[in-house]
This record gives sequence, structure tokens and C-alpha cells, in this order.
Amino acid sequence: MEMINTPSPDAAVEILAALAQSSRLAVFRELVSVGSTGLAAGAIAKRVGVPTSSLSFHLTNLKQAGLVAERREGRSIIYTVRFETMRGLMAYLLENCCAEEGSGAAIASFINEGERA
Amino acid sequence: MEMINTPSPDAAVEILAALAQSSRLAVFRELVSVGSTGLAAGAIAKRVGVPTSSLSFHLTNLKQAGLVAERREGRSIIYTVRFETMRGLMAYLLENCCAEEGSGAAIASFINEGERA
DNA sequence: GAATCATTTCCATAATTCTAGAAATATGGA
DNA sequence: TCCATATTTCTAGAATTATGGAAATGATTC
Repeated sequence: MEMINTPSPDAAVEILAALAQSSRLAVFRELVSVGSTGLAAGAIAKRVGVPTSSLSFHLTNLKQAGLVAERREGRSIIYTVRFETMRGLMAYLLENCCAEEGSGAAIASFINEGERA
Repeated sequence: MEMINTPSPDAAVEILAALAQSSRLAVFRELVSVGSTGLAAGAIAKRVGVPTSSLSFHLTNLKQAGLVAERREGRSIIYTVRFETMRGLMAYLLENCCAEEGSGAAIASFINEGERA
């Protein structure tokens, strides 16, 4: 049973910042959409429509935040999403930004779309 | 039954960017912690430890992203969290960044901490 | 080991964001 | 009205982030 690794506040900021830029969010969503198959850098550049050098800059940022992993395959470098990091961010936000203190009510209240009864 | 208003990608970036700065995240967490009571700007500045002019800059940013609301009370301006916006962000992330396409599996898979079986 | 393809690194520039003092604005009370 | 308090706006400088062309690196094939 995989444990969720909730990030420190600093790490949370880093992850949020990585996602808080339109090209990067687009890149990340593309990677999410293909799951563990991943995408080569060039393919991402084509899909998202940014020059490869800019893309590389953004991929470095996402990698640094732990949001993506890379593996080399032939001449390509394949990027994949790291869902654990994303799950950690969700856990952080749920715990710290979605409900007041303690009250593990965050998840329940989120799922029920809800204000208190 | 309150509906969740999922933000557009641009709005999502704006909300993420608002949270992706340590002072602002700290401000937001303070506001979450006090719920609908809210906090006066001065009180926030004291708790977070930033000069009031800097704080004002950050509050403007959070307000612009829809993450906080303000109301005047005497000479103070009281800030409160807007949970709807936060819920919208969570919904966006769940739908777009936590699982591949369609498969409303995102919530379930998040709650079960889980990779596929 | 040249030619080619994929990607990154380097670099300069542009753009944005952050910081905080000082001045301005708004409210409430003597 | 005058004064104190609360907060914002203005401003300028510092710092960070983003952009994209050109050169460098790595891998593959012949």
C-alpha cells in the first residue's frame, strides 16, 4: 500500500510554481494524457508548439519539481509523469488549503462539494 | 447541492501562480486556518511577517485569482478564504493532472493512493 | 568517422514579479 | 476639525523567469 509523501511547504511551492505556467501546464497535461508510455521531447514540442530550447527549459523545471521523469530511448529522451508527486501536492492542498485545521474533513467535504451541513 | 466551477486552463494557471509563492501560500494557509472569521490585513502581516505594503501586493494577487474575499469592518479590511475557488482548482487538477483522460478514476485512484491494480 | 537526428546548453534579451519605503486614502473617535 | 489607526497606492530598484537562436553534446546508421 503506497504511502503518500506530502511535500514540505517549500516543495509545495516549487511544485505549484512548476504547474503555474501555461506552457508547462500544457506539457504536463500532455504527459498525463499518455500515461506511462511517455513522450519524446520533440513530440512534446510539436504538440505544445514551443521551440525545443524553450521546451527544454520547461522540462528541466518540471523535472526539478519532481513532476516528470526522463529516460533515454535511442536518440530520444522520453518524459513521463510522476503521479506520486502530483498525489503529494493534492494531499498537501487538501490538508492545508481546503479545510481548517485538523478535521480530516477535507477529503470528505471536497467530495461532497460541500459547506458544512 | 453546490456545483463545482472548474476553472479554464488560464484561470487554473492564475490560481496556481497565486499559491506558488511562499508568502502568499503562508497568507492563504492562515486564512484557511481561521475560516469564515477571516483576518484583518494588519493581523495577517503580523502573522506572516511581511511589511504591509508587500502584503497588500500579495493580497491583491490572491483576490485577483479569486482565492480570497475582502470586507471592510470599521477601519480594518477583513480577508477570508474563498473555498469555492480552491475546490475548483482541486477539481481541475484531479481531472486534468491526476489521471489519463476520461476515466473518472482520478478521485478513486487518489483516495486509494493508487497505481492501477 | 562522417552524416544525421534528437536534445540540451549557452547566451543575450525581454518580460514579469517581488520588495519595501514613502506618500496617499479611508475610517472612527476626541 | 484634528489625530491616530488601518490599509492601499505609488514608485523604483532588485531578482527571477521566460524566450528562442545558435552552438554543443549524444546516439545511431552507414
